[in-house]
Amino acid sequence: MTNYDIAARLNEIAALMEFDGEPFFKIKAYERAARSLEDCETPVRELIDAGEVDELPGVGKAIAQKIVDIESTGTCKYLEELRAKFPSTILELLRVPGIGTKTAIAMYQRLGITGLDDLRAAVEDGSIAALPRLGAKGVENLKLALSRLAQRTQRMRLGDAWELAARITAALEEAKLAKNVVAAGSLRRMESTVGDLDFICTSSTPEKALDFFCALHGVERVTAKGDTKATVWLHAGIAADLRVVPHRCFGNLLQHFTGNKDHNVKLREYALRKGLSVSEWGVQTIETGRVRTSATEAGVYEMLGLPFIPPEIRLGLNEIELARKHELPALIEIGDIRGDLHDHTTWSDGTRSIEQMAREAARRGFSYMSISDHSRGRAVGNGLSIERLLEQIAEIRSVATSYGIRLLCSSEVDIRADGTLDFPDDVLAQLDIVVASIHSGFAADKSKQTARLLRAIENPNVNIIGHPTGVLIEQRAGYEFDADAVFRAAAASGTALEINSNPARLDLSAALARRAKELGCTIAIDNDAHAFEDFDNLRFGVGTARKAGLTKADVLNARTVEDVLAFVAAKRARGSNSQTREKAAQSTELFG
DNA sequence: GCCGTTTTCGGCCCGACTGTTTTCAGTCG
Repeated sequence: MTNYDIAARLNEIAALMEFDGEPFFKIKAYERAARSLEDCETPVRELIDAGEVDELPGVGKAIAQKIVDIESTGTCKYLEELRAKFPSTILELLRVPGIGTKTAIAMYQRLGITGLDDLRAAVEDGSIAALPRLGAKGVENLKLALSRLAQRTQRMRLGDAWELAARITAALEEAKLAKNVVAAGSLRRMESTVGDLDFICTSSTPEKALDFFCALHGVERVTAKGDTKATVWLHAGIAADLRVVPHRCFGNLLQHFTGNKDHNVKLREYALRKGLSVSEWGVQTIETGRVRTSATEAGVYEMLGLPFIPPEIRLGLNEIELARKHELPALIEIGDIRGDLHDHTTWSDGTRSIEQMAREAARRGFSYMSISDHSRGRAVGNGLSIERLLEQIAEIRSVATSYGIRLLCSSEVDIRADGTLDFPDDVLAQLDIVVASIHSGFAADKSKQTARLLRAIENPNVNIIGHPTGVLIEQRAGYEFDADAVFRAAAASGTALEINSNPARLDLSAALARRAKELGCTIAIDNDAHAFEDFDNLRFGVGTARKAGLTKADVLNARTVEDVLAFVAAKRARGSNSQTREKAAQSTELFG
C-alpha cells in the first residue's frame, strides 16, 4: 500500500471515531498522523523494515502498530470494529459542504439517513425539515450543496488560478476601494493546484470593498458576507474569499491567510510555548494581555523570534525548526536562473523560429538557451530525422552567439520502450547537451518503466531527464516507477532531473524534487517553451523548486554556460571509460 | 493518542460567519 492509501485509512478511522463519540484530541491525533504520512516521501514499507514508523511526527506506539497492520493487510482490527458500527456509506455525508460530523450524526440517528442517496431523498420529500436547527434557509443551502456536489469541479491548476487571481486583484485595485491586494493561500505558496482563491487587502472603507468584491464580474453567488470577510462562488468554478483588515495588522493577516494550515498550527503551538498567542489580529503576550501587530509579515515572524519563512515552504514539515536554528535554505530565485535548457522551435512543434526564440530569451535576460526540438520518434510533434537534426546543428553553430545569447545544440530525444534512445550515440555526442523524455508507453508496469529510465540515465550522452514522471496535473497520472532507484542512479551518474515549468506539468513535483535533492540529484528548471508566453511559466518552475527547498547550488541552469558544459563533459568522460568499446562497435555498425 | 528548549502529565491554534437561536453550536479555513 502507498503512504497515501494508509493515510486514507487513518482518516477513515478518525472520521468514524467522531461518529462514535471518541474524545476530540484522540481523533485529532489520527488526523495528524495521516497528514504526516501524506507528507512522507519514503514508502512506509521502508520505515517499517527499518523500525522507524514511530519516528514520524505525530505517530506513537498505538498508531504505529495500526500503520504496520494496515500496510500488510489493508486494514486493522480497530478500523473493522468501527466500520461494523455504522453504515458503509455514512462518511459520504461529510463531502457535502456545510455538513460536519455533528449534523451527519443527527441525520443518521434521527432520520435514519445513511448516505447521499438517503439525504437527497429526504431533501426531496421534505422530511429533512424534521432535523433540529434546520430552517428554510438551511434546506435551501443543502439543495444547492447537493447539486454542486453532482457537478463537482476539480481543483484549478496553478497557472489558471494565477491568471484569474491577477484579473481580480487588478479589478480591486483599479476601483481604488482597497490597497495592498494580495492573493494569499495556496496560490502564494505555489501549490500545483488550488482549491480556492484567498484575497486579502487593507481598506479605509471595508464595507464598500466587500460590496465591490461581491458584485465583481464573474461572481455567480455570494456564499457569505460579514464586516471583514466575504466568500463568493465564481463562474470559473472556484470559490474566492476576500478579507479586509486595518493596515497596522496587514502582516498578521497575510501570514494567517497564507497558511498552510499545518504550518499555522505548528507556528501557534511554538508561540504558545514562548507564552505568545498568535492570530490574524496580532501576537498577544499571554501574561500581560498586550497585543502587538505588524504591517509586514517578516515582522510577525520576528515577534516570534524567527527569521522570515518563505511562503513556498510553509508546509508544516520541519521549517519552523530550521528557522529556529537559522538553518533555512537560501531558496533559489528567478533572478538566479541564467539559461534555459529545454525549448522548442518551428523545427518541431514550436511556434517560433530559432532566431525569434533566441531573441526573446535574450530579451528576458537569459545568457544561454538550448534548442531541444523533438526527435524522429515523435511524428506527431514533427520530430527531427537524423538528417534534419544535423542540418539544425549546422544552423545553430553558425549563429551561436549572433542573437545576444549563447545558443546550445540539443534535442529532446524520446526514450523508447526498452530504454534506448531515438538517436544513436554518435549523433547525440555531437550535441552540446541532451534532454531525454518519455512520451509514450505510459502503461508499462513499474519494474519495466524503472528499467527503462535507468537505461536512459546510464547513457553517457543523456544529461537531463525531461518531465520525469509524465504527469499532467488534474488530467493524467504519471507512469509508475521506482523514484528512489531512478533518483539514486541520476545522482550517481551526473544526470540532472527536470522541473518542467509548464503549469500543466510541474514535473518533478515539489515533493519529488525534495526527495531528489535528498538523494543528491542536480535539478534543471526548464521552460519547455513552445511559444513566447511560455517563458512566463518560469515563475511556476522556480516556485516548485523553492517549495522543494532547492538552492542555487542545486540547479543546473543557475550555473554559467561553462559550468553547464563541464557538467555534460564530466558525464561523457565517465561514460567513455566504460563504454568506449560499445560505442565504437555501434558507430562501425552504423557508418562502417 | 501524542508530546516536551519549563512539562512523562496536562495540555492540545484561533477566529469569522451562518442560521437559528434569544446566547450559541456548527462549520470552515
